[in-house]
Amino acid sequence: MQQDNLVIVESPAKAKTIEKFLGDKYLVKSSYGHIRDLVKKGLGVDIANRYKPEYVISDDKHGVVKELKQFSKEAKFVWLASDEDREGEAIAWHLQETLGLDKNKTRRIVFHEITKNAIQNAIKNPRDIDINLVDAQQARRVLDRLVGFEVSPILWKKVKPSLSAGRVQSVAVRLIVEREREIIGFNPESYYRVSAIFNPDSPDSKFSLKSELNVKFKTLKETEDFLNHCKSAEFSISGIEKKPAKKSPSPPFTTSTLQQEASRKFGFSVGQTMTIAQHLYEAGKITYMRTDSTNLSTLAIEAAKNTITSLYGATYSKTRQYKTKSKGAQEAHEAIRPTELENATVSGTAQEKKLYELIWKRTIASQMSDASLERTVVTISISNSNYKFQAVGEVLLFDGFLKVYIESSDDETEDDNSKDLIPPLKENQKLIYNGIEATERFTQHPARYSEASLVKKMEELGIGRPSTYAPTISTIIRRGYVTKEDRPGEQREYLKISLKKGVIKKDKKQETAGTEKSKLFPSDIGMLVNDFLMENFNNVIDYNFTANVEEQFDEIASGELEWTKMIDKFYKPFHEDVEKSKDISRPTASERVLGTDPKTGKPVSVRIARFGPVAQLGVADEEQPANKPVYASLKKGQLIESISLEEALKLFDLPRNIGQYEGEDLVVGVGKFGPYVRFGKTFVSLGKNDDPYIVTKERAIELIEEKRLKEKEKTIKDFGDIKVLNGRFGPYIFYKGNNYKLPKDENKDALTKEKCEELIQKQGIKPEKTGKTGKSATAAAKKVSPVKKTKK
DNA sequence: CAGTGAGCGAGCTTCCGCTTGACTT
Repeated sequence: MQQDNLVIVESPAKAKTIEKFLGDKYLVKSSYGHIRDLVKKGLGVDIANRYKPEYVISDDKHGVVKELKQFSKEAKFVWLASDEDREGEAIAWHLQETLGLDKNKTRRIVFHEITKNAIQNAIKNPRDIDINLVDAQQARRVLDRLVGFEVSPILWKKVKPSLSAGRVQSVAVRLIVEREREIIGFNPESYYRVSAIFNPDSPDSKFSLKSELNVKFKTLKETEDFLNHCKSAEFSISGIEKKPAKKSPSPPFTTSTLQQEASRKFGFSVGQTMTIAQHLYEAGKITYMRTDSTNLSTLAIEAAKNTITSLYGATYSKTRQYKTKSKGAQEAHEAIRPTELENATVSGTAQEKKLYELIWKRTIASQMSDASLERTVVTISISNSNYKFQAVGEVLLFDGFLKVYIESSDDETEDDNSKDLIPPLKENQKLIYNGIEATERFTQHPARYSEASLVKKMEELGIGRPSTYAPTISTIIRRGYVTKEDRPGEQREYLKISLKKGVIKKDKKQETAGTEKSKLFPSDIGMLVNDFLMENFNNVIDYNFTANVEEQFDEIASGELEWTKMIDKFYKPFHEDVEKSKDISRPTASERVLGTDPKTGKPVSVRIARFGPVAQLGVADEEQPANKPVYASLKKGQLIESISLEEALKLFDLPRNIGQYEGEDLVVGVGKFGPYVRFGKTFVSLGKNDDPYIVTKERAIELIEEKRLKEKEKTIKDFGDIKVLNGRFGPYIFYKGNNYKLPKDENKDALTKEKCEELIQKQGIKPEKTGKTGKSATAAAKKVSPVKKTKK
């Protein structure tokens, strides 16, 4: 190594940029995040020995550690330049310990922005490792391990193997469960909204004014009474109020707000957003994407100002610095912004372009002037009623930041469509109605969480970090606590009563309500585990738990509190809860008796059984073993807590034999992958619009023929054992349950059996699998040994 | 992958936060 100085940062992309700023006396390397952690197996914390953590080098970090050890030996100085937060300080400390760095040649430096100035300044102001801050991290780490590894095994025993609980994930599940219960308990109430269109009562002026009544009626009678009054009423303008208003831009993106906007505007999942952002970051196009800071570097603010001035003129520029307000923010980075603000677009995939442009707009807008508008409220009095109509208009006087960026909102209510231009009007002016219309509306249950709105809520509660929002959601889905789904809405009727030219008309209309797209739904297991944790680990699952321990971590960081004392105070009562919960009986999946089947008179109940949620018709009777109860699995989306007797009874109608085709029975059922028709040994999925309860024999045969045709098209060549198939990623060779690659330049139509065999040989023959494809074969293999449920 | 519905019972699972690739049928 020719360089005297080794600088270690956390990310390789960051290393690359910094190396440019520092010149050839510095070698900049990356640690790729934490290099050491608690042992993976077992608690890894010695309770009896003052909670001493047992650290080991992480599996995937041996190479990195080896390399860094070598370089640090050769260097005169080692600069530990990880982030300036709890985790960053711990990374620096673990590096020092693991690499065996000599304190005399080790320097700890920090910078908040990656600019030449900031880095050179940092080099001029080195310090020692702040052991208090490191201890705060150790406390955080140990606490999470104790919670996770002491509670999860209880769930394995009492509920189901491989489940998990933790300070963050369990609260995320709780949010979703509680929201679902609010929704189950919600009874929509109808009300009537009245809107009217007015015209001037004089032939020389022409306009129409849309307005809305200032009250909503609860009953149909009130509504009709009011419309009857309107028949003979006189309408006049009793007030015109003009008010200036302004709108300010939102701060630049943090991880959480980027995830929310990309979800609202493009429908990206939070994981997708992070992957795309990662690519942009690695290409040097944006700053770091895992951040909770809304801070912009002075350089960036200056660049924004220049860009805005040259694009839109100086009146559009307004320099702003934003305060980060989210709980527990650590502010180790800048906000997410383009590295070059003059680039409004970049090259890359369509998704990268979209996300980049969103980031550019948001950053630029955050440095632009307020928009100013004038809001006009016109009040229309009714001669024979105290109610009033109101028309609200908005005129944009100066667009400011709105020229570039308009933030989307989560609750797209249908109500705010009435912000049109207000025509010129005079006070006391008489109006005549063109039409008055009352529409029946319904109160809405609280919205289900989407991935992004869950992240927003978690951030508000200070739970999780920018680097964990997306992984946490994957975890609670993987555990089966939660599913992300679309759900179709239901048809509902509503009334429309209109008054036109003195005549009142009543219409019945239909609408679809409650359609959900990519929302998070709790499962029965999720609800059961949540209730168990609420009952036994109330402290840990409390919404304020994280905020409370964060306060104590801060005290540790400032040296006021010793970390082992803090952990001890938490652990003693917590561990008592753990011991106590072992004694209680396993939670009995809240069996619900729904009622009796009118056909057989037998009771119908639902509960969680060995293979999941199940409906049961009849009860086991030892005297009459022939009278066994009938079971049917609940459908996807049905919850034990909310399923109705009617819905449960329907489950017993399947599987249904609907006739014969080519000598084989046609049986319709609902399986793991939705409704299907079984024909001999083949299963064919029903279409989106096919109802398994009413699907006909003719339709089933049609589907079978369709599938046969598809199978035919899928096969390019068939050499018996060896097949050339068309897959998602292009053609490939299929042989004994395994897939083999086909070279890109290979002409698939000219392939011979011999050529295929040669290609398979070249790639090495894989062990034979019994399943259809590689993936399903492994899944099936895992299922072979069903795990026993231990009873306490 | 399209069923099952107790029991025998080894040895496994798990946390949160920092970071990136290798690979996909």
